[in-house]
Amino acid sequence: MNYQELANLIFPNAKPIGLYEEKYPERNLPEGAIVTRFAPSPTGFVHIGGLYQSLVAKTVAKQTGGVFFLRVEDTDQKRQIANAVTDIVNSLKDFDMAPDEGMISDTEEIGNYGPYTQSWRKEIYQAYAKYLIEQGKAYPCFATPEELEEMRQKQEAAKIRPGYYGVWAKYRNLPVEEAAEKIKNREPYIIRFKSMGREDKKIKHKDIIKGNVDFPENDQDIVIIKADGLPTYHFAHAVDDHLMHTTHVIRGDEWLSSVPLHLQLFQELGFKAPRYAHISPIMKNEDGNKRKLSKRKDPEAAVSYYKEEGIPSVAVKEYLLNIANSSFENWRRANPDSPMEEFPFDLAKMSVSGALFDMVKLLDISKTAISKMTAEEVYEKSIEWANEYDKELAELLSDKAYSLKVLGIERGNNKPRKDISKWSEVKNAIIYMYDKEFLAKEHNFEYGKINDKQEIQKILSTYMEKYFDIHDDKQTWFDKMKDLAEELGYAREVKMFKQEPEKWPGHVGDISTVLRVSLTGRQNTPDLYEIMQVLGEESIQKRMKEVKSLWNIK
RNA sequence: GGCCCCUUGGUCAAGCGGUUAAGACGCAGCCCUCUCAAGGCUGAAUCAUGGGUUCGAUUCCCGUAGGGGUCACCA
Repeated sequence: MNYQELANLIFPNAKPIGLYEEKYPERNLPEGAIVTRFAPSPTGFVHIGGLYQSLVAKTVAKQTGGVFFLRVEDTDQKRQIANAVTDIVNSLKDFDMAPDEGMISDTEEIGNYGPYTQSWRKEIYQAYAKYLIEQGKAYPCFATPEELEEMRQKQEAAKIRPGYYGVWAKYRNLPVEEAAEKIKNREPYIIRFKSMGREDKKIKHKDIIKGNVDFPENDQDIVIIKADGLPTYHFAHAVDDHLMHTTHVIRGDEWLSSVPLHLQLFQELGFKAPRYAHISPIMKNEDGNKRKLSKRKDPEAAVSYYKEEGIPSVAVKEYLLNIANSSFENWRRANPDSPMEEFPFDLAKMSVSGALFDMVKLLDISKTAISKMTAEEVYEKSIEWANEYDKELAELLSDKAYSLKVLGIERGNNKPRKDISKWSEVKNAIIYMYDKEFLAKEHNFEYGKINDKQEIQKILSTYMEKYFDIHDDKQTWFDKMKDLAEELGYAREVKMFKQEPEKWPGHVGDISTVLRVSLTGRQNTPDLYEIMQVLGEESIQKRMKEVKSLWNIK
C-alpha cells in the first residue's frame, strides 16, 4: 500500500486537481489589478469591522481596475444562521458596497469563479486534500477529541507548547497499511496537514500594513478536513484564494499569527501566495482598556445601527476612510465635492494599531455631508428613513412641496446650515414648521429676556400692525426689526447695546426673540426671515392669533 | 504562560536623526449686520519609561511597563 492508494481509499470520488486549475484560469485583468474579497461567516450580523474591511478591499480593487468579491465562509455548520447571507448582501448594498462577484443572496451568486459559498465547494477541497495525501503531505488522524484533550492537559502540566506536532503527532507516521486498516474498520478520523516546519526556525514575512514580521515556522499538523468532510478555515483559505485568484488578502489582524501556516499551505499545495494586509480592529475604550467593538455591549458595532439611527451611509464610509488613511481629511478639504472614490487610498499607510471608535467625529462628518445635500436629497433620504423608522416624520413629510421649502431653509448657499447629523434628528428640526403639529401642541413657551405679558403684547401688535409685510425682502425686513426696536425704546443695534447696556432695556435681538418664540415656540431657530417666508402670511396670522389667546390678549 | 504586534495631546493622527512636533474632532475664549447651527480667529493640551548609539534623538538599538492579538475537528 502506498500514499496513492490510501488517498483513493479516503477520497475515492475526488477529481484530479488539474480539472479545477483549468476551470478557474488566471483572470484577464489589466496589469497591476488587485483582486480582493470580503469573506465573512454567516453567523448573524455584519460588524462595523467587516464593513471597514470591505471598504478597504473594494477601494483598492476598484482603484486598480481589479475585482472585489464576496465569499461566504460557512464551514462551521453549527454556527449557521438563517438568511444571514442575504443580510450581509443587503448590508453591503446599503453602503453602496455591492461586490463585483460572489453571493447575491442565500442561494444565488454571480461570477465565474464560484461556487462562492464554501459548503458548496466540498468536492474541491477534498480534491486538494487528496492531492496532499498522495504526496504524503497530509494524513488521516484517528485521535478522538478526548484523546486530544488529555494530550493538551499533559502538555500544559509539563509546561510545554500545546498542540499536535512532532512527537505528539501520534498518527503522523502511522504506516499506510495500518491507517487503511483503521479506515476499513470504520474508525472515525479527520485529515491533518503534515507540517515540515520547524519551530526553532524563523520565517520572514512582509505584511502590507504591519510591515516586517518574523515568526517561528509552523510545525503544527493542523486539521485540514474535519469529520464532517468540510475544510477548516486555513485550508479553505488557501484553496479558495488560489482558485479565485485573490491577489491581496485583506482581513482582520487576528489572522496575523496564522500567516506562517498559511504560507506553508500555499507552498506545499504549489500555489503562489497572495499578498497579505492585516487590518487592525476598531476599538472601544472601557475602563481605560481598549477592546474590540462588541455586538453585545456596543450597539454601534452592528452596521444596522447606522441605518436605524439614520446616519447616511456616505458619512459612515467617509469616517471609516478617515480612520483607514488619515490623509483623507486633508484630501477632503482640498476636494470638498469630489466623490470619495477619487481619494488616492494607500493600503500601506493604514495604522498598525487599532483606532478607538469616535461617534462624535462620525456625527461631525455626517453633519457636514448632510449640509452639502440639496433639499431634494435631504427630503428623499429623510422620508426613506422615516417610512421605516418614524411614522410621524413620514406623515409630516407627506406634504412634499412644503417640506422641500422647509428643508431648503439656509441650504444651498455657500455656508449651508449644519444642524442635522442624522435623519432621526430631522423631525425635531422641522416639526414646528407644520401648522397642524404646531397649533395642536400645548403652548407654554419660554420667552427669553423679555417675558412680561404686556410688553410681549405690545411688541407683537406693533409689529403686526405697523411693520409686518410678507413681501418685504430680507434687508427691508431686517431694517423694520430695527425700527420696531427703536420705536419701543430698545437698542436698534446689538453693538450699541453692548457698549452702553444701561441705556436700554434690551436690543433688537431681544425683540426678534419675542417674535421667534411666538412663531415657532423656540428661542433658537434658523434664520427668522426665511422661516417667515416659508410659513407664509396665513400661517403667521394663525400663529399670532394662537399666541394672543394664550396670553389672553384681545 | 509561549509566540507576535503596538505605544505622539481626551480622540484620530502627520512625522521617518536637527521641526516653533502639522492638521482634524472635541474643549475654552473672542469675532461675525436677530437667536441657534455654522464660519473666522486665538488658546489650553502630546512624543509611556529607563538605558544606550550619535555632535544631536519623537525618530535607530536594547530593556521595562502598559495595551492588543494568537495558541480548536471556530472563523
